[in-house]
Amino acid sequence: MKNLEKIFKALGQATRLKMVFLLSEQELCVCELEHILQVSQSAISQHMRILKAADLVNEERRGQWVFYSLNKQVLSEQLQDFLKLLDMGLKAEGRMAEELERLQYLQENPIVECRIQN
Amino acid sequence: MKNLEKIFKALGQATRLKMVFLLSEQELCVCELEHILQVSQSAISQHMRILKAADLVNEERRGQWVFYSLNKQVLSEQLQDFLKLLDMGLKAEGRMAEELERLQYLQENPIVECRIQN
DNA sequence: TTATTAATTAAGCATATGCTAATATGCCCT
DNA sequence: AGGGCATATTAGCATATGCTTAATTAATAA
Repeated sequence: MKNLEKIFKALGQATRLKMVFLLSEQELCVCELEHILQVSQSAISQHMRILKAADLVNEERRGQWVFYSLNKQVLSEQLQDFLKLLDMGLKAEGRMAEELERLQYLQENPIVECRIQN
Repeated sequence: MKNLEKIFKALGQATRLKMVFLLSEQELCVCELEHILQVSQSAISQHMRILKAADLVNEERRGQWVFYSLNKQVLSEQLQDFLKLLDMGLKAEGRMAEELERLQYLQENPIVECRIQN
């Protein structure tokens, strides 16, 4: 889930989401993205670091230029898996053990009226 | 895309992502979420406002309690559509007209050496 | 080697975010 | 009406984020 969070966080920002759409068309180098998105080359680098950390893009240096391409495979798989996870029940999501426990406790011992009255 | 951004932003935060997983199991009221997630009731309310704004959850008042449920349909559709959009090319994403224009300009007038040399 | 260009990293700043405590609102029951 | 919960909203604060400019690092070419 830490992984999913990273992915969603990466996608949940206007500039980066645009980058993903742009890279879905074709690979682009930093200077091109800079020109298209109208932000500093430094900003591009920083966003790319985040997208890379989420494994959403690949980086390839070609001479002095660094070209980025979209990892469409990973993106697609992760989102599909997320949807599947949602259908499989909480036990499938290991990183929520604590919360699952508390949920189960509530199921057995309804904390308050909210469950009793209905 | 504004929409997608809102959705990804909503999902890209640990507490809210947990909420989504929890609600995928069953609907829950604020006081239950408070207990499960161990944050203040105010925090729950605020997060729910964001999830609601992204249309990811539905809210139903039952007496003094408000129950939230996951809008799995919407979530699933939006993510699928996003993946489809990525395959359809930029023209499909209307909100990127400006960037598309600049991309096309670059395609015709390679800005610098990066395209000429390779 | 030095100069030039591209990209990354660091520093700094303004704004956004996530949370809590305090207050207000809404719903139910006397 | 008035008291008692559950939830929402507000205010305030500490931290995170997105950006810029400045300083480094990397690669190429003279």
